[in-house]
Amino acid sequence: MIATPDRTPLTREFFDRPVLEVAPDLLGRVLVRTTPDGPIELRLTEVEAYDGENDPGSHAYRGRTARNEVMYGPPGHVYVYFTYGMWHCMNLVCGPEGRASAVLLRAGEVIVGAELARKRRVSARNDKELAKGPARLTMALGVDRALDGADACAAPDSPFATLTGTPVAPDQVRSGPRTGVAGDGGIHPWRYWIGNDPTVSPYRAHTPRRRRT
DNA sequence: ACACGGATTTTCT
DNA sequence: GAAAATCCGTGTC
Repeated sequence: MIATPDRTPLTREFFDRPVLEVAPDLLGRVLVRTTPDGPIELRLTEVEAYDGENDPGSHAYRGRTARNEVMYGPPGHVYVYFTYGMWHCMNLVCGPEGRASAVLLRAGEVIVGAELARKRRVSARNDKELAKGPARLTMALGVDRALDGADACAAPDSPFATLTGTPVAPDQVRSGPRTGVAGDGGIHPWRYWIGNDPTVSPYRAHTPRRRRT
């Protein structure tokens, strides 16, 4: 059973902390995506931290570019990028300011608006797969680059908001190497998920792809 | 349940 | 020109 989420939006101060502190604290929180057809709400079950210019896995590793601009901006905003020629992934920017750190939203449980999410996730075999993976998550929520830079500390009826929700108990938080990250080498255990949750995506190591002929 | 390869185009080197 | 914070269908165990 899902407890009724606390409807209070997360504050700028919540995100204005080191990303390794914010990331596990996001588990169990609720996202609200308001669309013309109605709201979709997602309870976060899996996230990953990316920590600025000193993190080889981060988009900010080689400094500021047009794409990662939002990562350098104020905390509490949404960073959306396009990848593999087909997919979008979304992050929440964290403090401290100028650090270019963010949390990738990897998976969650749809608790409101599953019928809307199913229309965008035709290949999902069941509702547990609606947002089981970072690109599936953005598909389920109808998020693309139009939301890049959007405020995540807004009211629940804005296009996108993060709600306080019910934070998961600390003893349910698991952590391990990030998924599919080149050069990470499994050194940073910066992937966080809720133990035994059926909506968490499977771990995959980074696999370099064969050169096109 | 798990492994493999193709898809597709933006972004940066 | 090469790689990319992935997904999906297909094949095997």
